Amino acid sequence: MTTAAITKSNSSLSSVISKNAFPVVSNEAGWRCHGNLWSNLREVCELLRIPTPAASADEEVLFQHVRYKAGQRVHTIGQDFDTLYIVNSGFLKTVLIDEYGNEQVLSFPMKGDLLGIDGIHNQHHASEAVALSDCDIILMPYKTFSALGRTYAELEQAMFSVMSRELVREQIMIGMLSALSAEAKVARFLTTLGERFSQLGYSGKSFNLRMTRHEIGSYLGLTLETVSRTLSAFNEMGMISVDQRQIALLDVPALKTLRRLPPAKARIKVSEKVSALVGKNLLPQWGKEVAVALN
Amino acid sequence: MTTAAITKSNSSLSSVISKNAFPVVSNEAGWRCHGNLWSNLREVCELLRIPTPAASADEEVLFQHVRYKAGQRVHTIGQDFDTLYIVNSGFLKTVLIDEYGNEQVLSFPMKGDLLGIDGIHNQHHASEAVALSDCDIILMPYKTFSALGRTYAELEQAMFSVMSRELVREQIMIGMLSALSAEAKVARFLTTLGERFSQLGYSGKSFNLRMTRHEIGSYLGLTLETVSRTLSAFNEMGMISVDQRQIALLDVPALKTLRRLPPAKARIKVSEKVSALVGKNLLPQWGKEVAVALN
DNA sequence: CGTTTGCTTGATGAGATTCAACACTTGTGG
DNA sequence: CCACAAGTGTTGAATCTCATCAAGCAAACG
Repeated sequence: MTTAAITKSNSSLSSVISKNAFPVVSNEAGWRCHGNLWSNLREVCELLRIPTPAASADEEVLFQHVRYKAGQRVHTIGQDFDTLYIVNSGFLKTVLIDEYGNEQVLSFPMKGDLLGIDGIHNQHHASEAVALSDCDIILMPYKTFSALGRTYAELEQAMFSVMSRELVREQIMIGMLSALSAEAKVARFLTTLGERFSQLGYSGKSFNLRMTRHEIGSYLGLTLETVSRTLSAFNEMGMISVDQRQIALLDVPALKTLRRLPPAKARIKVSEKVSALVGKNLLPQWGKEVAVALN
Repeated sequence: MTTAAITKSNSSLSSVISKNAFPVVSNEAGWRCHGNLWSNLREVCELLRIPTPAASADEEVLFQHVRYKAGQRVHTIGQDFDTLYIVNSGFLKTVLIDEYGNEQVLSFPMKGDLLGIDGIHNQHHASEAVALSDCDIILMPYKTFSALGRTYAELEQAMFSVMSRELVREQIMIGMLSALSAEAKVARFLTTLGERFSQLGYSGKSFNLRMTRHEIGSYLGLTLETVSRTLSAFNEMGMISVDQRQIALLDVPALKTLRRLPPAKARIKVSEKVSALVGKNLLPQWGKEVAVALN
């Protein structure tokens, strides 16, 4: 693996260089080389939250970073597949386009997520990845990926694990789409987004949505109006606070257990709730601490 | 790989034997040995529709078949993961169980499909696989799977491809769940089921549903009543014929392009339609050949 | 032969979409 | 600099789709 292909830095689909081939400068985030940032295998593994192969300390393979501006596409539907992408920073969406040109949002990848897996099958991308903010993305040529997997058994195992993780995520998504009410979908969306942010070291309670109401609606199988209305309702009930795209989660347990919103006339603010009244022995029809009926 | 583990045939989670270790009898479907059926790598690859590694002609690894009766579980949620399953014959469902014990159907695997991938991540199954008919299933211990992938590069590549295929399938499922009407969901369900049957050499126009209306509804995010009503409506319009679980697809193009059913009073039978009246230059609001307004 | 399970069909209503109007922000070009 | 357009978000009213509740029937089963 020390004789990997050498690519000029101005090539958009570059791949791998030997660390010895160019003068490189180490820093915390990777190596800067000819104006581009590069990462080694250890950094990539940490990003993907998989164990670093023990024997790879002397690995000389480097992976190029590429920057995308908001709105740019990382890959498009039908494009030939030859590289995987790992998000180093920024926020994206992946979409499917149906026969009428409508976008269907599939996921909102962020730091540490792997993009492009859908292209492995039949060598063409089935979906499109669009940057929602400026992004820094690491290129992992599929050939290099395969070669590394062959060299390091643990790495290959980890890649299967990452794909399996993604599959499970989509299964849960399917379950959520077909079983939950609109309110429950929005509530889950907010809490899982918060969890993802806090896993990355950011605040899980207060964050900025990087996507439009329309994109959220597409992701959840709702219209943008329903999303907007639901956020307003949560806000009015004191479960969250909304100001444009700035969100604060004020009652995460309520959001997590919410299944269905009570009729509007029965709603009261969370601040007025009497926790002692909330039974814990039965399956509540509504979220345990969402609301208390007026009686 | 010629010194694989030897397991007695009465072990339920058996794995791999050397062909030389036992007297085996070859036949068209595999090798019969001590009352059990075994398959070699070539047969497994053909079943999965992936290329057989060229160098594997002399491969001695055999994979045990296990039979499941209708209703039996191949694996359950939370169960330790150590083997993958390949459907050789029969019909199954995979389900998720939510926090209230409700089943959420995720897929209906049949011949040639791979089960258990969801367990690779964190070594526990996230879903449950239940036989809907008597099934014959090939066991592929994950350790053997990994070892084979290490030995045959093409095989490893093919396994990534199979997982990618599964991922794309789920993505399309997500798009369908969140974007289509109830009628369109049922129509798609029928046509894709027909396509799968015809790929297996059976009739794609006339087949038996192996699952209940309830299971179809769970899979599509609908209630069983809606599924029943929709099938009845399709039947009345002449697009399909339904007799209990026996289905015949009479107008596949109509089913494929259907987006939304016209109001009941405007429906006419397909047999009465005047094809010449159907414009082809605009996106039709309803399926191109579903119905013609009365005017 | 009663019981269970699956399927169909009708009546009704809740929940989500659709259509529409308006406010707010952002970017553009004169 | 402002006018204007385009994109985004909120909210209301009307509509419609689909779920729910309920009843009845057929097939399967012990």
